[in-house]
Amino acid sequence: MDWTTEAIERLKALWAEGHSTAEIGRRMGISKNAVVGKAHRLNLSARPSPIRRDAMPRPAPAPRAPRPAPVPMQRLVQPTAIRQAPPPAPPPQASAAPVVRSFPSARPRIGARSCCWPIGEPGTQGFRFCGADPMAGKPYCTEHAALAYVKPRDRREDAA
DNA sequence: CCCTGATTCGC
DNA sequence: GCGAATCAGG
Repeated sequence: MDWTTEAIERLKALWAEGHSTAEIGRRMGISKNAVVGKAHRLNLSARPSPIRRDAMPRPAPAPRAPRPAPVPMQRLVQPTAIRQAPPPAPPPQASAAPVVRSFPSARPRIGARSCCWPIGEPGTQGFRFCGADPMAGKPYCTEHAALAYVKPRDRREDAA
């Protein structure tokens, strides 16, 4: 691109009209990179940028905890809080029961509420829910409720 | 995936 | 100085 005075003036004009860099580039037959590059060099860049590179040096590294296995609600539920707060919502699959449907023989009264502790890998063959009689007012049977409701201090180390 | 503008860096 | 490549947010 030969940045003649006219070209620069046209760039400034289009820029002032509020066109996007890509649009200006289209009108002038150049790339938007050329436009934004030149605009930046001309110090006429002052348009609302979608991003900001300066602020927030390192906010959240987004801790990727690879945990494909089903880990049912075994946190944040304090023994004293269980009374007041409703039990953790069961996995939506429990009520929808598309998976369990393929196990008619192993289905113990889905509609009538049963232990929804996942058994196996969700989405894979053989996955099912426990299905045993749940504890009163809880989505899990006694066995799995013991696993689900863990005191916070018992699991403090895997918090971070 | 599309859009946006900003920055980098080899030329 | 230039702008493609790349980045980064919507």
